[in-house]
Amino acid sequence: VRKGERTRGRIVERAAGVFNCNGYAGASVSAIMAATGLQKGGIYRHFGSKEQLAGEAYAWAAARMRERFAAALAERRHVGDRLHAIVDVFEGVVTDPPVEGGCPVLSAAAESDYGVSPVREQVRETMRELRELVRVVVAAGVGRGELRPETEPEDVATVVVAAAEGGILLSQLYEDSAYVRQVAAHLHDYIDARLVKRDAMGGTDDRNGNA
Amino acid sequence: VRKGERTRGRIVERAAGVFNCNGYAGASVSAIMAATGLQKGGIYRHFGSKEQLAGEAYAWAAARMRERFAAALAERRHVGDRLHAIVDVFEGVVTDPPVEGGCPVLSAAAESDYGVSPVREQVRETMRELRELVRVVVAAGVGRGELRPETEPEDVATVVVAAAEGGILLSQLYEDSAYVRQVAAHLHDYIDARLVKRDAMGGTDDRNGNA
Amino acid sequence: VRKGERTRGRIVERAAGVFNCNGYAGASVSAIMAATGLQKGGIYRHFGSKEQLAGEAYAWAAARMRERFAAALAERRHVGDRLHAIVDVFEGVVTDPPVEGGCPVLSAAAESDYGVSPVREQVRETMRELRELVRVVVAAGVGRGELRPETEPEDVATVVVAAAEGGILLSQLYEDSAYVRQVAAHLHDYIDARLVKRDAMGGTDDRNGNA
Amino acid sequence: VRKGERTRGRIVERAAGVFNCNGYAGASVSAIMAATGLQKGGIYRHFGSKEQLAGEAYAWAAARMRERFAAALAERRHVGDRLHAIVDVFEGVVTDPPVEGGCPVLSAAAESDYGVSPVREQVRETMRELRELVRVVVAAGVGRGELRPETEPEDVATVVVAAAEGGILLSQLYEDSAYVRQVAAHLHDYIDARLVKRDAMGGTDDRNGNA
DNA sequence: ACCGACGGGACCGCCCGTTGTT
DNA sequence: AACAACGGGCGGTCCCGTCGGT
Repeated sequence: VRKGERTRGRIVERAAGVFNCNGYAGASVSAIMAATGLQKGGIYRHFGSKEQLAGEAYAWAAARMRERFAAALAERRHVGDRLHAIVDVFEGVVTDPPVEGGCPVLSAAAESDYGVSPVREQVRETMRELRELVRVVVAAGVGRGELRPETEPEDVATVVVAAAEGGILLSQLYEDSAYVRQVAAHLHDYIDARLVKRDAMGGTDDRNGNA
Repeated sequence: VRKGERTRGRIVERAAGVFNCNGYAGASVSAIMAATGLQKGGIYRHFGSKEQLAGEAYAWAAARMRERFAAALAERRHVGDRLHAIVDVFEGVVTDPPVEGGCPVLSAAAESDYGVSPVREQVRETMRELRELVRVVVAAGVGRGELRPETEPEDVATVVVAAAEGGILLSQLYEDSAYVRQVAAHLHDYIDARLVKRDAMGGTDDRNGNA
Repeated sequence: VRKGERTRGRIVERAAGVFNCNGYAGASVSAIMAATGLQKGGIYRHFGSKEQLAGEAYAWAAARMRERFAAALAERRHVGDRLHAIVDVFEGVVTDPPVEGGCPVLSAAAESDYGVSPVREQVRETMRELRELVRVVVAAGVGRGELRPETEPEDVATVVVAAAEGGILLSQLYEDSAYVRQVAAHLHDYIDARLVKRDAMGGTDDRNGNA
Repeated sequence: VRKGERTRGRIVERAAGVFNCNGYAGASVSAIMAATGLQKGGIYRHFGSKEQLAGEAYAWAAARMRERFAAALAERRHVGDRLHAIVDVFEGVVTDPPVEGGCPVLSAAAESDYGVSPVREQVRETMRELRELVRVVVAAGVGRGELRPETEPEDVATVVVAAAEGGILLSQLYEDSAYVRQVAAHLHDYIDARLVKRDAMGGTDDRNGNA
């Protein structure tokens, strides 16, 4: 069963873009047929319903987001670098979207706000992960003395995620990355203000660690 | 021409809630029929299409938002008070939504992100007004010396609106107002940090001006 | 009740054009509202149903046709002149329609062919009158010795009416009066061939009786 | 791809009757559902719209007409025989309709007269073919000396087609084939009058060529 | 005498999902 | 494993007709 698995993966991938671009209610199976080049039968062989496909498509999109954060944190050790890297990932979502249609978490979360959404629980979990990601980094930073002791990890997590998603929302609405960049600049300052300056003289601005 | 106008107004009002709760694509005319207690004929006599109704419903919801900001700014003179009041309005949207389903700007903006939305231009205009509201207040504050001269009105406007909407998004997603409160607290600090302290000793924390 | 009667007449008149241009099924009450400048209530005050209005509108149109034939026959005494005049009326329907949309008999008859039409019986009656008109003239002509004795009034009536309506059909289909003119020319010959030549030398081509 | 084609053909065939009997505006998709035994989904899978189906249905009906003329002309060589055969086909349309509801050209042409019809261009083309059929036969007859040299093919074509369709109109209106028969008789005479009598004595009345 | 509001229903088109057919 | 045919049903739109108001 190898060809089937590849087809299934392709469906999930393409459907993720369709759902992300049109919303669950606005995405028709016909549109997914067109995006995949398959017919109804070819899709419903792999998924029992539109709802199930939406769930897997969202999961795929969320995984793409996770990969970006994982890659960004992979070689960063200092808390400041790691936090700045996280903000950079959010900023990058606008100019180089992991899924067609922009940030899948934002799209799905907004549609989940009103009424019931088949992926609501998944979105909550993803958003929880996002906040947890920041919270853990901040908590570790406080523990290691890299961040000021009064810094509240929960607060920082909420502020970073909320502001970043808000910035993405503005940029996607106007198709102009300037907004998310303004927000990112603010968040970078916000982070720096909470860093414990170890060496006031030998400090570096190179947050990307490039020599 | 009185009864008709009242019915029409009721349709707009109820439809605003339905659209805000389900999105444009997810809101069926049947649902609006149920919400208004009217039949198809009674609705389509006043509106030529679902799209037109959606436009008027969004405009109504946006007006509710504008009213809140207008009321909040009505009796505030100091720039600091005014900015804090704006943040308070955003926070209040979660606990006491102006329209059923939460912040209409957020809902409509998110649905406008992906694909085309019949209210996209309207949402862009509303969001522009929101940013402009903050920007003008900040610019006036800088001009009157109440805010630090290096403060950039454009940046502040973007940060405040983005963070606030992001906080609302989180709170609506989890049905927990704690998130927007955390964000609001951050924004209050953010604002205070840019205020020029006139009287370091006689300062007061009472942002509402209540004695 | 004078103003009401005038309004009623105007509705009938305008509706006749709408029905004639769109057929009974294709003519909506909305279209008649637009054509008359009245609202639903203003129309249904005078007519109980669309069907009744259609009936009166067709009757009005048929009366316009009758008027044309009456006027054409008014001052013609010779059978030949009268028959040629009848053909001329048919020909004139194309270039100067008595009702907007062309010959009402043709339109209504064609729609009456298939299925049931609310004006079917009326159309049959009108068509009967048309044939009767020709038949009576021909019969009189035979009786007075102006037409050859072997001429069958029934046959002539059918041929004249059928050919004329067929010609109108072609002309209306192509929006080109040439077709009905070709048919009319044939019918003129057809008539002349049945005339008893009284005075082979003193004959005149002036079928219109103009000096 | 066999079952689908057969179903599609059945839809076209049945729909042709429904359209011919009720007109385009009067034929509902529900009626076609009933006539075919299919549901909406089964019909709209093969045709994108009612208009497209109407186009194909009319084309099918027009093809049935063409077949009749082709069959009638197949074994006729003499111009007189061919012209008489054409008239016979028109006459036969009434007693044995090629499509339920009578002559499809007449029905469609009449509905095309008023307003716009989705099949207007097709009807014009069919009517053009009908006239062309007669015109070509007549022109050949003149060329071969079987018809009088002064015979105008264009005029004959118009007269034959117009009179025939007019006769069919009358017969369909009254559900009485007598009218088209009277017209046909006239057309036979009309044709004979233009034939060049080769052998005044050995002439035959057998227009069907049957010995 | 006429307008305007509204009801209920039918329209066409498209939806999602299932089932036979390769 | 994928396609193509088809079933029901809901989508938005527009229909005709009634009735209260003025």
